[in-house]
Amino acid sequence: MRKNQIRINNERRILAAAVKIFAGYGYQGATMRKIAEEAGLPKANLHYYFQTKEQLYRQVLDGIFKDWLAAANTFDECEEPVEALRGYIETKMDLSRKRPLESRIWAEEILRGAPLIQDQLEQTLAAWLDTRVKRITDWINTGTIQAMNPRILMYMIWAVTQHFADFESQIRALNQQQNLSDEQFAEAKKQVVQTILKGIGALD
Amino acid sequence: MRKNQIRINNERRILAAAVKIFAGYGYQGATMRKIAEEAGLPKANLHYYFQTKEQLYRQVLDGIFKDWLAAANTFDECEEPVEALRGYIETKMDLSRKRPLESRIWAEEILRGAPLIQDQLEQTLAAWLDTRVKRITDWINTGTIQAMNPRILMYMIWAVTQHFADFESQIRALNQQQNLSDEQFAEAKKQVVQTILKGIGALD
DNA sequence: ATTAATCTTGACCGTTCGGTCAGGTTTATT
DNA sequence: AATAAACCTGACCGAACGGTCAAGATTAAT
Repeated sequence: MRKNQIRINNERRILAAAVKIFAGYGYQGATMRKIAEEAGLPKANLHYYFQTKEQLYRQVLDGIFKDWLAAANTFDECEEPVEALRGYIETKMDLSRKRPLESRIWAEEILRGAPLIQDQLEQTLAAWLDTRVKRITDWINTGTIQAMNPRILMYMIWAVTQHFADFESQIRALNQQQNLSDEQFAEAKKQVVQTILKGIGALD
Repeated sequence: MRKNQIRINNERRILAAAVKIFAGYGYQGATMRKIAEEAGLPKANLHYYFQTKEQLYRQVLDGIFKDWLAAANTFDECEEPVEALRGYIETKMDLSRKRPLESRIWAEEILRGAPLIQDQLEQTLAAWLDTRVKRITDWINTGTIQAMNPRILMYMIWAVTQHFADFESQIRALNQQQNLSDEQFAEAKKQVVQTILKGIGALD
C-alpha cells in the first residue's frame, strides 16, 4: 500500500521542520505553530498528518535512533580493533558534524530521563551494546588491546564525539565566536581518535 | 545590608526546588507551579522573591557557573601535569556524581544555544580556558607531555566527565536499569583518568 | 464525467502558562 | 504600644498552548 506522493512530500517537509524546531527549542519549547511556520503549512495541516505533537516527536526520534545504530557499520566490518574503533569514532564525529540537530534532540531526550525512548534503550540499544562489548572483550582476551571495561570505553566515545554537536554553542563561544572550521574539526577528529586509541593501549 | 533570615531561608528553599524542577523538565517544561509545589510555597510567594521565572533561572545558572569554575582549583594547585590533570578530571567526575542536576541544567542551557549565558561563556569562561591552555602549552614546550591541541583536550575532559551526569538515564538503561553503584563509578573514574592521561602520553 | 477519497484551512475550544494585585498577617523598629 | 517594613496568598488576567472541526478544494478511481 504505497503512499500518495503528496503525503510523502508533506510528511518529509514537516519532519524536517520538526527536527529544526525540536533541536532549537526542546520538546516543551517547540510549538506546533513554530513547526508549521518552518514547514510553510497551516498548523491544522500538521495535525492531519501527525495526530499529536508527541507522535510527531516520536517519529523524529525513531529516525535519529536508526542513524545512531547505522553508524556502527564500520565498527562491525573491521576485524582489527584499531581500525574498527578508529572507523567508529570517525563515523560518530562525522555524524556530529553533519547532523548536529539530531544529536541535540537525542541529548535532550536523555537529559529529560528518556521518557519516550526508555524501552528502546533498555532493549534495542542494550542488545546492540552487548554484542560490541563481546567483541571488545574478545580483543582483550586475545591480548590485542589492554584490559579495561568495554562499556566505559563506549561511554567515553559517545561522550566525546557527541560533545562536538551538543555543546557546539559553548565551543563556538570559546573559539572567538566562530564555529570550528573544517580544518579545526579535522584536527579535533584526529586528536580524539589518537587520544582514545592510545589511551586504551591500542597504539604505540 | 544583611538580609533577613526569613528571606535567606525562603530564597534557599526556592532555589533548591528550582534546581530539581529545571533539571527534571528543562527551562520551558518547568513551571512556576511545579517549583512552588516542590518548595512547599504558594506560587505568588515565588514571585515575591524572584520577580520572573527567567530571573530565578538566571540565579540557578549563576550558582552552577561558580561551581564549574571552582572545580579548577586542583588543576591550578599542582605543578606536575599528571597530578594537575588527574586532580581536575577526578574533581569533575565527583561533581557529576554528587551534583548531576546542576550538570543537566548547564547542558540544557548549552544545548539551546546558551541564550542566557553566552556573555559569560565568551568572557569569563573563555578567559578561564585561556589561562589553562597556556599552562598546558608550557608543559608541551618543556617536553613534559606530548604535543597536542590543549583546547581539544579540555573539551574531551568536559565531555567525558559530564556525560556521567547528563546521560545518566541512558547509562542506567544500559546497566540493567540500575544507576552505577559506587564501585562501578569508582571504576569508571579510574578508567577515564587512565585513558585520558595515557592518551596524551602523560603515563608510561 | 461522476463519485469517492484525500487534502486543506480559518475559526474556534478548553486548559495552562507566567505574572499581578489588593488586602491581610507577621516581624522588626522605635 | 504604635508604627513601619517585610512577608504572605487566593483570586484573577491576558496570552499562548495543543488540539478539533466543518466545510471547501483538489486529486484519484471508475
